[in-house]
Amino acid sequence: METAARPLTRIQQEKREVILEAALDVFSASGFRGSTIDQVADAAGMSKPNLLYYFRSKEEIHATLMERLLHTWLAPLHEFDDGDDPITEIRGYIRRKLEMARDFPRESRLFANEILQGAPRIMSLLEGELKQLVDKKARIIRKWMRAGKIARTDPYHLIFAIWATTQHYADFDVQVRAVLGPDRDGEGRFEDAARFLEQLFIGCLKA
Amino acid sequence: METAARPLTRIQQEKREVILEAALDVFSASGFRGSTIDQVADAAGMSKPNLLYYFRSKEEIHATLMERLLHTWLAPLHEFDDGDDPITEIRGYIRRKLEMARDFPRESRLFANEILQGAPRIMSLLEGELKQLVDKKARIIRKWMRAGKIARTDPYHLIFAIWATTQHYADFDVQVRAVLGPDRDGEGRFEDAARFLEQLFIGCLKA
DNA sequence: GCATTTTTTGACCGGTTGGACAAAGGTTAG
DNA sequence: CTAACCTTTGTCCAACCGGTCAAAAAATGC
Repeated sequence: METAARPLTRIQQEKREVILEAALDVFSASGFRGSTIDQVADAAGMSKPNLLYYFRSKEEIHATLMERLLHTWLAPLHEFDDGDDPITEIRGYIRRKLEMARDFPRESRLFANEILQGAPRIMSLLEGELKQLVDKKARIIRKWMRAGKIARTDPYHLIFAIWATTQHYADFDVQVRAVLGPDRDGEGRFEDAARFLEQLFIGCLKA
Repeated sequence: METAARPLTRIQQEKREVILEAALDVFSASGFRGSTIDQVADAAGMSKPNLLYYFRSKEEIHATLMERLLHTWLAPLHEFDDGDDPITEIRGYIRRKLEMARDFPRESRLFANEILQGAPRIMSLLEGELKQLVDKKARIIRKWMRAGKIARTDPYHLIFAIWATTQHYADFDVQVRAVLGPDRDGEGRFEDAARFLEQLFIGCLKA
């Protein structure tokens, strides 16, 4: 039914990487609907038909991008696990998420764009894999609370708050920079944010 | 140089309202580039040329929408003022912001879309009006800290955290609902969020 | 060298989109 | 009734966009 799937050549893999990198740039800046194949092709340094030789359609580029994104995006939450010290564990999770906002802002914005549009392409993943993962972590957090290791609160909304505050520095970057002003520009804002968020979450959970 | 600007008739004002309401629906769901004038016209119950009789262009609809949006969007922060009890003041601000996320999710998403795209149309407002407003409020918060009424922390990142956590329930609504699952669906999540956020912010600031 | 396969490109196509326009239909004032 | 104005619509257009295709160019295998 299908032509024998011969493995990708070295050059094919490389070109696909170049295209995905360019597409991440363009899609994260203008959204999927707001971007054109020509823009991606330009950014990738090739012609439109050439790009379409490596990916069958614009949709396929986006799908490939989303698949990779989700893998790396959930990694920090996977690492979050039942350790000796809950405070250390939560602090580590916040730090990792904030580092991702700093180092992978394009991925964060691409994800935010998808959710904002109602997450049509990844809804099943949100309701399945993501929900189950969060459920598992929420159970760990509840155990810590019952053991009296941290203050009692809603674990789901705690996770939402960590997501919201950390991703804010990637998704709303222009606003953050505009409000902080030119004098407080530079990468220092991420260290300030790290200090603040630690105080906010840990200070609240220790009580 | 310009034709005498005669006042809008009653019917013109009403139709413009209908169009803006429809455009808010469409733009907030699909983004500006992802929406078409036809979609807006359909949602407004009129033909495309008729819509373009009331607004010169798609761009003008969006600009009008953004102008209004920003006015209502900054209202809660304007209310936030130097009162007797800092805790009451901050709690009130969080509550108002969360109510806006609940009652005006379309406005929140439209704003988020604009910021995500780099805020090309409102950059000057962010660097001017918004920055000055936040600077003023940050000074108030610092005064409270110096007076020992609340714990010391970075007032700017405190405001960012309040924005991020509250708007998250509008902008990432589908994700929140997917993770909470069908059993915890309904409007109850806003009350849970209110309780959690109060505990998070107030609990941290009282220390 | 030559044959075969892979890569690249220019030209093209059908559908969509923002917008123009003139004509038709309504409304209001005298 | 009629003249002036306001509102609505059908039609059209030029630009754009995703995608095809055949043919040229380059790489590869022998």
